[in-house]
Amino acid sequence: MPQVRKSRQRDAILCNLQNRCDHPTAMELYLSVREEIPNLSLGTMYRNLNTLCKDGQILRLSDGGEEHYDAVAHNHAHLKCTCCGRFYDLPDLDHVLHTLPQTSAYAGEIRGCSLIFFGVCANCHRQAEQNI
Amino acid sequence: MPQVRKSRQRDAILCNLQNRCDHPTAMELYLSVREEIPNLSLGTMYRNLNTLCKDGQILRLSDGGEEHYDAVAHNHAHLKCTCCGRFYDLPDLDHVLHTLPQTSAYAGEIRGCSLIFFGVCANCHRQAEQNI
DNA sequence: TCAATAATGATAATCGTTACTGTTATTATA
DNA sequence: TATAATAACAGTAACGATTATCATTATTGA
Repeated sequence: MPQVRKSRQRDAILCNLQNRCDHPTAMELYLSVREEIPNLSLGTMYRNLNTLCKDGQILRLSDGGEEHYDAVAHNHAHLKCTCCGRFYDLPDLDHVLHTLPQTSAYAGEIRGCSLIFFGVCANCHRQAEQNI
Repeated sequence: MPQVRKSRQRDAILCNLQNRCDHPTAMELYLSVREEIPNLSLGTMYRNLNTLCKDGQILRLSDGGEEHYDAVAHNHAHLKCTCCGRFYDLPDLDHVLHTLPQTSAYAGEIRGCSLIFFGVCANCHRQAEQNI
């Protein structure tokens, strides 16, 4: 495994993501960080987003189109607008469960939800053990 | 809104997806349905997957790479293997909450989860009302 | 039967993401 | 502090899943 070095670009990307409340796409974040580092490369953005995800410092939100990124480390729920595609934080699940009826009222309807756990399945676990 | 007509291709796609237990990608489903309709076009696959999703007959699972599709209409949880990328059904959420510790034991760890509600946000709801 | 048009097959285009390459910056060591 | 090793970079080409286009075929209502 290669050493991980300090990088001004990665610091700027993480810092920018932490200082905003939305969940931007790679391009949105790229345009924003370029105000600080004008010659930042898009490849650098993607490379560091992957590094930060693997490192657990940021979260990747998949919605079928572009990926969205979230600097909050702990797991929490989101509302994805099926109309504009934006992600909204629903930070407290207890709160969500209590307010969903009202949310549903103003939003017309909750059309569905997706709950996905990430882990290692039995197949891969077995294979990994055999390859030790 | 255009009329929706009967189509042998769409019927075959939905039927194939309903008769399997995994959550295939568009390409996996395409290769399978082509055994029945050899000259099926990939564009037809994608067009009908979108139609079926909008119609609520199938579910689209996003995981950052390719999309996966699920013929089960009601919302339920999944385990996505972070190693091989496969999706596994966790059909009963009560069951999940009780067995997650054991699941965690055999799988090494649950690395995280993603809970996303889909609906219409306040912004879009307001705009839609104004454009009536 | 026939006109209107939705759906198709084939293929080109799109676009978010990844890979490649030569250069620059960081880090450990002398 | 100089220097060697190499991680990270900028710039750009390549990739691949998905969407759009278009001429043709199939469905449907009259």
